[in-house]
Amino acid sequence: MLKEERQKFILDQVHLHHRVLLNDLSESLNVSIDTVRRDVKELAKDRKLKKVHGGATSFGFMNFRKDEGNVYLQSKKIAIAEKTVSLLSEGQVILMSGGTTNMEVAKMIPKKMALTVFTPSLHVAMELLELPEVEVIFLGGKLLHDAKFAVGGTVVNSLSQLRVDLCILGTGYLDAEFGLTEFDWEVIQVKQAMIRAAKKTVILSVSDKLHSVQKYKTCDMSAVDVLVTELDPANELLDAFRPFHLQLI
Amino acid sequence: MLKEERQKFILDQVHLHHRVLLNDLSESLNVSIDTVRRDVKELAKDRKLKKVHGGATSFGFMNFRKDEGNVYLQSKKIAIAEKTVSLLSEGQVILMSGGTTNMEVAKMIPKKMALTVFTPSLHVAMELLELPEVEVIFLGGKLLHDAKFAVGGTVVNSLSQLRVDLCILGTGYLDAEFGLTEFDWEVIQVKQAMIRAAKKTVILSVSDKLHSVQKYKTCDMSAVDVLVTELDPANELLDAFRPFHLQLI
DNA sequence: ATAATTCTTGCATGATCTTGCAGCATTTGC
DNA sequence: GCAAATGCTGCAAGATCATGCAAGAATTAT
Repeated sequence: MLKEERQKFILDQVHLHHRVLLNDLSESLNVSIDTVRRDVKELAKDRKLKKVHGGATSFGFMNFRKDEGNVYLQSKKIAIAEKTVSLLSEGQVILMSGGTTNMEVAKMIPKKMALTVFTPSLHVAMELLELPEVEVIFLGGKLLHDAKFAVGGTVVNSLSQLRVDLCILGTGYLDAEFGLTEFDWEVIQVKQAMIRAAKKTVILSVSDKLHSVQKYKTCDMSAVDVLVTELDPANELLDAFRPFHLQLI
Repeated sequence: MLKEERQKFILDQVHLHHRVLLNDLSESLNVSIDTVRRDVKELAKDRKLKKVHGGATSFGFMNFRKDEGNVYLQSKKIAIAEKTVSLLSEGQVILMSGGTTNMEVAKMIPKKMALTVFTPSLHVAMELLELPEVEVIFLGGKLLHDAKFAVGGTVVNSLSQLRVDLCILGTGYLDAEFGLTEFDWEVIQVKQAMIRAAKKTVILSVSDKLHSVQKYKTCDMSAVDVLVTELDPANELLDAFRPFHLQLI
């Protein structure tokens, strides 16, 4: 692996997670910690990231607000949100999961568009309430502290009584072979119920999360109808997903 | 965990709660109190927060939240919230309605107190999720755009399956003769269901709202067990409520 | 093609940073 | 004023960092 690739990987990680540990980098790159240290030092000299004891952070890490995200990722998410909104049409009844990408979608829905949206995400609900023509129905249940997301039997139960047009799932980990995966067992129960409740399933994913796998599986790729990324649909990174009967935008 | 992450966490807490205790930080971060002390000292040197004996505060703690309207009213609400929190005890299951006063209550609940709280208010749920020991269950339903409050049959139905220790109702209009009133029909359905679901009903009201009446009636004063105002319980403004079997604090 | 040079990488060493603890000073609440 | 809580300092163990060095890879000069 070239030095350049390594440094790009390091930068990507920093942009994605806002902070990295030298040890983790050393392990995932299969190089000594010294090499990583030197790379980070170099990147820090070029002001590409900020070096701290034991790792590195993105600039503005301290002022970083959860709801703002960083510019690098943010632009990708906005691109995804724009494409996603184009899938919506007046009067539809849809389901939206949580995650920052879905929040962007909510922000980007036209002010005059009438929709009915069910969601188990506090943040998404909050955004949707800014739109006067959108009827927002919260799928109540036990809330997860970190994700601000309702899970549990109540949510799944409510979902089992629905049959909606569209289900928009954000922030999952995606892999052509293993399908859609998550790291939280309770969340996948809800997402599975969401998929069951909808005629059509749309997955939003920034390209960083393609080809990454987590512990628990939400569904196969075959259950997905549309995959939205920030990439051009012709991009080679998406080749692995072409064998499935899904729309790439 | 990186030092930067710790310091960011501390700053976030300070911004959120306007004051933190070193002990709480030490516990939630799983580091010694000395480390927290050093971090706070460092942040204080950078003028990111203000260090005080036993903890830290945000700058301008005294005049905080001028942007959220009336400081005068705010201080009353904080006084009410303090009294209300004293009614709570470990392990209780409670209901909380919406409103800014209830948000203050949520902010003032001790970090270590374990509670289970049901609420139909997005804002209150949001605040409660900052408390690690509080289990938050959102009562899902159609959300009102302005109040960010869930109403409708789903909410009432969920409530009919509950029997909790305490119900805390904020922002109502109160009159000794006409009882508790509201201006929104859907909201009173929910509040009535909340009262029915609880063994004990607590009403929070700033004194400005005493002796004012709105269109729809939630309940009689006789249904109220505790009335919390910012006033001294002996204040003559409360005389009208003394004939009822309720606790004034 | 071969040799010299430069670059890169991993390892060893000692320096520096971080963190928790113990002992004593200071502040706070009663 | 007293007891308890909080704060400060120095110290020690462990982690992290900087530096020099050597072996191998890539590049350049001859």
